Amino acid sequence: MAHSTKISLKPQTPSGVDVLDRAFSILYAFRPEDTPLTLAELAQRTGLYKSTLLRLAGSLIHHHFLVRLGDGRYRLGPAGFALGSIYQAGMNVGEVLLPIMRGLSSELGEAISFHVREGNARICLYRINSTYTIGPQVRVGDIQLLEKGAGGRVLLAFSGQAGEPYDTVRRCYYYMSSGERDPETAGISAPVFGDDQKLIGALGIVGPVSRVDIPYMKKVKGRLLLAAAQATESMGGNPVPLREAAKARHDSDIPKPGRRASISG
Amino acid sequence: MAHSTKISLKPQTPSGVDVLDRAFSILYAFRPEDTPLTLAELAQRTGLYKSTLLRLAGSLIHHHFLVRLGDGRYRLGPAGFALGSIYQAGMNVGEVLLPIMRGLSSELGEAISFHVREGNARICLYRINSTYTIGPQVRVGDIQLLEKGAGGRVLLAFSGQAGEPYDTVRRCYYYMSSGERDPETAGISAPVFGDDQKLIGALGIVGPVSRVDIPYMKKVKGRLLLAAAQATESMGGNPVPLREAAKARHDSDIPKPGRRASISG
DNA sequence: AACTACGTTCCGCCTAGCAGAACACAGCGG
DNA sequence: CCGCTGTGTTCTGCTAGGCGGAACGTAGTT
Repeated sequence: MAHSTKISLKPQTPSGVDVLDRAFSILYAFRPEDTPLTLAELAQRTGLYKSTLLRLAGSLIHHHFLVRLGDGRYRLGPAGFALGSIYQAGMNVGEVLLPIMRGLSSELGEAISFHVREGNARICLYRINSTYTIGPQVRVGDIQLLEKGAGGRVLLAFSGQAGEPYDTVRRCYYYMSSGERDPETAGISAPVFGDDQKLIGALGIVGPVSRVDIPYMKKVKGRLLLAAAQATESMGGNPVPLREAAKARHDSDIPKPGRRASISG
Repeated sequence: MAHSTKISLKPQTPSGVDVLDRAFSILYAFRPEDTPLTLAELAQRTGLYKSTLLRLAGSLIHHHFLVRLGDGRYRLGPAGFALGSIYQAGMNVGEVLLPIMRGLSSELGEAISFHVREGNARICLYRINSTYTIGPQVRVGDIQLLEKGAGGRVLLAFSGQAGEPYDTVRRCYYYMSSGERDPETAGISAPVFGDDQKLIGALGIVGPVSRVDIPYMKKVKGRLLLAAAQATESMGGNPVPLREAAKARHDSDIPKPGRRASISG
């Protein structure tokens, strides 16, 4: 499975507490596409001795981070899900964002995503699937690089990253990318601000390069920016710059020479 | 804040691995309504020494289970969210369930929930908010008792729990409750089956007792059962019993004497 | 300036967790 | 029928890793 630039949260470096490194390596051994894992598979992936594995897994089960199935295999338990829900709810954005995202989705049909910055990565906090495709290219909870993809660029730009293309993104309030994060995928993204014009996240339209091409993105740019403005207003930010950017008509929207277009402005 | 019968995943008993017990107690210290916590608050809630807390928190941060804010406070990190998304996706129900739930939601306006059994508890895997109320009474990721509430009763009944009211639930394929889990909340729930007629979860309509009263639930019972049948069919189960239950008209639907009505059949 | 509360660092003691051996069991093929 | 190989599990002695307390720095309060 060619997993493009998907990155993992799993740290390679020791954290200072061995047991936790080991315990979390067990949890990180599970990947989205996985069926439940046997003890032996876990031992392979984590490199842990079966005895230690058994002891740690016992504790993880006790804490509901892991579940032991009848046949002895392990799968992830609900504890992580519960924590994740608290994390998600703590962002306090779903209430205002989801209706806006649903509006975009039903209007355009393409997948709508919302990413937030988290350290040096970005994470997909909400996603509404395309009405066309079956399997989404990005799932809620997926971690991706900041430097790749429209959402990442927008987050970097409004986190104050210097230089190009970020200066342009800051002027135009959106970024289009095609094949940047994944060769098959393109998208356009715009920032959402909160109180004090603090960056909250990036609202995006993503889809296959076949449908979501440059003309299409140019066409929906205004609609996306209005949605971002609406979200920004609801979150206590100033929507005016986004509204004005939505109205702007730049003819400098010319893809730079090169096989991969990634432009803004 | 009167938190009704909401239960926590936090185990009181030692798991065999001290460090994990302590580390998870830090994570469990965060509650949905919490703002970020200071070290001192964490020390209070967990009972850990600040030195150990600092060391464990360092490791948790390293693993992205915790995030340290600029002012020194801590909040939950994205790692739990990522794990939770894998957990949720691993259930393989969202794809078929969400459209059905959205259909119910737009038709009825009340909140729609889907719960799965997890050990001796149930967890809300998906939820669509009511179009009326602002704050949902149940959030995604919430853990609740199995023995309370319509969803819990349904899960118990189709997990083979003996006696009443479970025998009746098995006959009628739904359960209505009012004020059982929470005095202000009522709901009606129906099972969703998969391959080999294995119970997958419980689909429910929930709302305030003021709107979701017995007559209302009786009225929407058929619609709910048809939705459950549709979901069951998509998941490889046999929808016929649910369809027949949807058609059934029982006049024995009489609330038992007592201030709290919780009936089925 | 004294006081309080907080975050952080340091260090010696000792226990909790580790690695490995040994064991039990099941499935398979010769 | 009997080894063989793969599981999962139990037990134990050794020691490194984590514990908790003291001590320190700092910021805000009265």
